[in-house]
Amino acid sequence: MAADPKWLSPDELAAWLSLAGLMFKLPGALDSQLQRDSGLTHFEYLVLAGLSESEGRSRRMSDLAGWANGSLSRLSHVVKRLESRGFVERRPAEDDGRITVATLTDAGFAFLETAAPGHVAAVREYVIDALTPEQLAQLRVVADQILARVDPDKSC
Amino acid sequence: MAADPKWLSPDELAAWLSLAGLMFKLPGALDSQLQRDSGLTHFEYLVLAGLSESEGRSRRMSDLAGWANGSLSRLSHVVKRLESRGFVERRPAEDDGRITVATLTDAGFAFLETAAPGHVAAVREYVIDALTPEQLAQLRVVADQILARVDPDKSC
DNA sequence: CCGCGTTGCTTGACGCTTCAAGTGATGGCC
DNA sequence: GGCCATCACTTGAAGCGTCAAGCAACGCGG
Repeated sequence: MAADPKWLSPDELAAWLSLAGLMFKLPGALDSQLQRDSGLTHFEYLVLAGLSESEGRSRRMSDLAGWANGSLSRLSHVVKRLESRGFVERRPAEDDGRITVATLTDAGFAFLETAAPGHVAAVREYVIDALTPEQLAQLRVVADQILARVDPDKSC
Repeated sequence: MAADPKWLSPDELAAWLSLAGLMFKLPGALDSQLQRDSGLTHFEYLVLAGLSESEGRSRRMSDLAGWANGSLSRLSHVVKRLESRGFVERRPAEDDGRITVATLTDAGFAFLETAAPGHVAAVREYVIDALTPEQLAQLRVVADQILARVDPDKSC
């Protein structure tokens, strides 16, 4: 499109800076809320939420890691912490000993139910309520297009 | 607007999940590129870039922290690292001893010039080229609106 | 069946960010 | 002029994420 691929036009730069600001601040804001109200990381929340929506409240590690947009290593650490808090259990799959299946415990589910409303309210306040439904739809399209570039495999 | 403030509609949820995925993956992708090609954090890059665009390649700490969307503490640590690498210098302001002014050295400027093309190319590839100019404009508006909610003070 | 490469996950070390406490410099108040 | 609250920044400790190895379990070729 535009001239020199080496630099950004003023419009491009401004848009990028806005997005960069968003990427810096929004995660922090959401993490703060979850941390203060529930002692959970955003990623930990996603893991619990992912399990709660799965069949048998269980899911294999790789699958869960992909769903939550995190590395397997990260998930392993996080699940270990959640396990020590009694929110999750791990055990090898019956048909393949290499696979580990994580399961949400009753305590974990109960805990998630106490954490969810506050988190949802924060998402609503920061994101949903800031935009018109039309903008929200635009945002989704835009985010998906960028995601497809960043992580081609995960385009589903 | 819609019904129960306690939960999200399917459309809202989908949009949110797309945005969440973006927030998780894009920073990591950009950090990776900068780290591998230049040994810089995205935040470190922003700090150097912010200084390079300032008058006299200098800026006071608080100002720089706000510009780069980071905490003062974070900036202090980062500037210390950059200083030990010889890219930045610090000294107290003449008229107010509390204020610290950071200055980009020639070495820092030269280093930034080697790092910039790769980073800009990554931003272009992941974000700019993924969108139409119209979408880019929408993204800017949307990001600014959300930012205004997350960080009311910073709305300039 | 027996290696041997592959898959799936775990672990440890290191680095960066955050949080809370600490250090000076400044300006207002008496 | 001296005291105290405040401002601007720095520091240290604790926690989380990433990277690079490591460790079993599986399954294919012979």
